[in-house]
Amino acid sequence: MNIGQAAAESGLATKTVRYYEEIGLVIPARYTGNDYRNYSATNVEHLRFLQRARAVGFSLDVCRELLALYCDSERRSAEVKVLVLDKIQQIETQLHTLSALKSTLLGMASKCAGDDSADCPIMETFAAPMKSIMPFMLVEPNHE
Amino acid sequence: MNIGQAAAESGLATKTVRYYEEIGLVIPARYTGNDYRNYSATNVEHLRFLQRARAVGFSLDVCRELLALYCDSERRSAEVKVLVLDKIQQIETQLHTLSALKSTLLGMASKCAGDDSADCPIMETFAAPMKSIMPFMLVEPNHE
DNA sequence: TCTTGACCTTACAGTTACCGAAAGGTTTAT
DNA sequence: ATAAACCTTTCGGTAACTGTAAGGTCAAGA
Repeated sequence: MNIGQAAAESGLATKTVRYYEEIGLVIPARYTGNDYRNYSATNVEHLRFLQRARAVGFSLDVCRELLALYCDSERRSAEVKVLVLDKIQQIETQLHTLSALKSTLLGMASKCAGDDSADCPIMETFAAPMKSIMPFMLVEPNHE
Repeated sequence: MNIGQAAAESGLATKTVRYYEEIGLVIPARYTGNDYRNYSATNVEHLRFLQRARAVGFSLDVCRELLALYCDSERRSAEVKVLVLDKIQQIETQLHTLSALKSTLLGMASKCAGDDSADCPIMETFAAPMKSIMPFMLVEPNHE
């Protein structure tokens, strides 16, 4: 099967499928005669697996682990579960961070008239001296 | 003022301050005699402004707009407020996405024994055929 | 047979917001 | 004089791709 169809069947972009080969996740055979990639049913199954795992937010590094577990008939389901529980933890952290940011921003917006005047409490907040401790200083920025 | 002190006073890393010059956000004078950057009080004020704006999650592109508004005595506070409200919108979208992912992952984890057996409903979920519509297919991945 | 269009190929640059390391110049203090 | 603590530029790396360029291949229709 050509890359285009493999991509379509797995729900990935063609470029993404090539990228996954480049980083050693799913490596297809090649047709003899031309340079085209030839994806087997198993290859496509693995691509689909990766699409699902990415869709729930796992990094490619973790996806690599998950795929290895998927292929390992000797796996312990405990190993899989740990990865999922870790991810849930991460998401909870992000949820807290984002909630805090949202509160901060809502507080700012509520104080700003939002009219034609230049007066703006939001700008003042951003310019305020260090010594006044502001809520958002206690929160990590959303490095994602 | 040298870059190190400017960084310390604004709460940014030295590398970050150089980067902000590179992308045209805060451009210091130079000392005559050596190549050292010479940050004015206004420069440092702008750096601090950027640190605050980044800390609440604005992208550098938006920070650039915010800084321009900050420097513009003719600004309308409405323009500032729009940027803040937009950001709140984005955060809400992210919160919804992450909540949905969390639910999905919790659902998976609850079905997995997490023991020494290879049986794992999580793996089955990732491998399932397209036709079975799964909740996480309706949710955008967390591209952040 | 020729050609057109839809495929496929590689390779390189760009994205975001920086950080780390290398290799070297300057200043300050001892 | 020399060592520590600054400063400089430049390059490469990060995550997970996307876009573009320049070109090879294949199937179908005129």
